[in-house]
Amino acid sequence: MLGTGERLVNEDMSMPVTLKELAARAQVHPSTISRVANHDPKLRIAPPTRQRIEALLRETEYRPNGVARGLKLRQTLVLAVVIPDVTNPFFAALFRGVEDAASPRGYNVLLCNTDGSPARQRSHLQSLHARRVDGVIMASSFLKDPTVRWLRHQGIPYVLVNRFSDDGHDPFVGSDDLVGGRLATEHLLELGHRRIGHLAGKLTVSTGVTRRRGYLAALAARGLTPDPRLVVESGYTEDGGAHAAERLLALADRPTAIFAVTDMTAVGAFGVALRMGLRVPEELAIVGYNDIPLATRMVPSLTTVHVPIHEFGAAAARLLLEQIDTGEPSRRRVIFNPQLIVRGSTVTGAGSPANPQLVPAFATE
Amino acid sequence: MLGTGERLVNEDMSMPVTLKELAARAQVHPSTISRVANHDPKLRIAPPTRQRIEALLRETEYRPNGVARGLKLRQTLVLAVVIPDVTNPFFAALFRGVEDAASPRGYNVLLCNTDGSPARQRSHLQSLHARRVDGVIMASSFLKDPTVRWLRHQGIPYVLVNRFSDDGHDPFVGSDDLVGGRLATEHLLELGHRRIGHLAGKLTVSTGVTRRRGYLAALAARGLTPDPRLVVESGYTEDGGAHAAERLLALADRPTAIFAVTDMTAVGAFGVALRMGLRVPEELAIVGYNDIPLATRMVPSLTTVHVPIHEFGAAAARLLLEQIDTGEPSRRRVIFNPQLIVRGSTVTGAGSPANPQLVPAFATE
DNA sequence: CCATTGTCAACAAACGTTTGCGCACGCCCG
DNA sequence: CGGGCGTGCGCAAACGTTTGTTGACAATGG
Repeated sequence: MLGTGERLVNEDMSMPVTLKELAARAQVHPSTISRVANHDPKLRIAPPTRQRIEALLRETEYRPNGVARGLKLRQTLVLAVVIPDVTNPFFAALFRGVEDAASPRGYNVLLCNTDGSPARQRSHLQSLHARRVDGVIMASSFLKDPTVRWLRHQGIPYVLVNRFSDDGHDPFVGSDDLVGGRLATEHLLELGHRRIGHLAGKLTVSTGVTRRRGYLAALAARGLTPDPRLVVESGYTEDGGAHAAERLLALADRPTAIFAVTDMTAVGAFGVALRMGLRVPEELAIVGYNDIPLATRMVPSLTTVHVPIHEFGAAAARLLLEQIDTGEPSRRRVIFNPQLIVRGSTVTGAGSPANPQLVPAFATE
Repeated sequence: MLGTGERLVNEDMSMPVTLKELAARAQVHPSTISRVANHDPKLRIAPPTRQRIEALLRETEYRPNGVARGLKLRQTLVLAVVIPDVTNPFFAALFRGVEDAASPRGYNVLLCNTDGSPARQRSHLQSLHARRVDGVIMASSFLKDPTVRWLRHQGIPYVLVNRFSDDGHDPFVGSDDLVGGRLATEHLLELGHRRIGHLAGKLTVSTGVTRRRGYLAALAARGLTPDPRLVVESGYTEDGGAHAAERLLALADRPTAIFAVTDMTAVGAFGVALRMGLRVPEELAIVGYNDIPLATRMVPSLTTVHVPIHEFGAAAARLLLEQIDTGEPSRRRVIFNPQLIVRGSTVTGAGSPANPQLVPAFATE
């Protein structure tokens, strides 16, 4: 036992080290400590006092109270990410992208799950605004979305990601869903499928309508007239996909292939095919969207439209920080080119190519 | 076009409605508005003034500035969840549990990913402390963890979840890993397996050592002496599980069964078995731990030890809020009884039973 | 030797709340 | 009619920072 009177890290258990306390101990005014701690460039100070203060700062491990700082400086160094459900691997990866980009800049990130409920979304945003978060990244917006307009009106910096809204003039990061939907459908057409079902997203959400348009466009390009019964709304959950797939497969002349608006809904369809004893891809081919990690683990693995999920989050964070830095709302849009990844759910014996590297296809303004 | 001079929501675009501004408009002192807004019980006020103020509050949709409020009241209504990686479905579900329990109480929740790095963990906690979060839920703690001791010393309310630390006297929510490890191993023993490999967690983490102890205890109970070469450390990632499984299966007399410390590592082993052409469960049986959603989607589905993940988060949040409310650090521990779920990765043709409902096995103090 | 300049650090206001205290006014009752 | 009491609300301090301005003192130059 070396030294019975071992010192604790902080001499006394008093936790909140404030400028005033330090000032008393250093025999200087609080403002002086503040300037030293903040490395105020236009501060001239006598070397001895500076060293005395710096020593004290190190000794006490002083960190300014972020709340007080936030009040004075009008910035909290907190961002918020609003998503339907972090339990969905797509949104989990998206969040990581945001944190990985924002954390090095000193930001912490709040996570808000809405479960797709406009009410929860609104209530979260109210709360975030009251907390004076520096910005919001929203991946749960609707095509017509009062809360987006509210954000705009309140002057809160924000970026929409994956789903756009209204006129699409908000700062946005996402993929070209029209192209993506077309790619997926064309792939099935080229494989010879003629009755292709679509597990469609909601008409209230941009991804839903745009991927559906891509699907229809691909059919039209082949001169095929779409069968309305082959398009059934599934939402974005596994269960939703399962129910919709059941309806599709109960049809008299059922589709030989399905394009699902999302990997998770595709997974739902997978389960149904399994339960019905339909072999994938021989009796039913399936294409998803997003290329979540789960896609490669299905057996057979899931053909899907790849988008750089992590990069969605990171790019959105960068766009947001840019707005915060400049103080100017942006209208920049970063659109990635989706890329078809052919796997076993459409083609027997298909391997997955090396992980594709995507770069922004184009960015306006 | 009805009414060209349509009013906007707020009469002018000035966003930050402050007490002072309202006070000027209502011809009263800011403090009076504050008391009305907060429904101060011991406030006596003339009905007319009250109504005037309440009308104004509604009209302007006044919400007190949370930062200023936090400074004065010394509570931010912000919690933080610290985890290795939200991309792991286990932690995503855990987070949902926390948010679902904390959100109704007016809290927002910060999410911090450490990737298992002590440095990142420490830096996150420093930041959280500077922000004066009201409490921390930590699911990334090590057996010997300076940051846990630091939390204790700083007097920051906290709860450990899934992994305990040190003496295990911190407020904690988790499962009985010793029992869980034993259940998994006994199941394999009962199936007749005698060479059972273990994809082990790290010795620096409580789940790692405890589940390993459970594994060894089950072997010992059968009078089997464990083969050291059958225990290989895998960490907690899919890749880690894959690498460890490769080593295990490269052994001269390789194991016929594997108990993996975690579902994700089990998934890694799954992949290896697939690549090696080993049939599961006939040539290799696999048991995981945690029962993440992915477990039911593997083919064959994964036998695993079920723990109520969402409830982990919710219980931890409740424990944390309790400490915050009382102002007293707690020593309560909530331990759930793990439950073996037999599926196709150990027994051919095994169905999954109805979702088990778990209640806390016991709670100390 | 006095005025000017320069160096160092203190002063004070402000950010937007909350809350204990006290003041003025009108009413009642003696 | 006057003292006391209750009602209704304002005053001001405090939470912990940041930052523009001012002031004291020493040094320097003419």
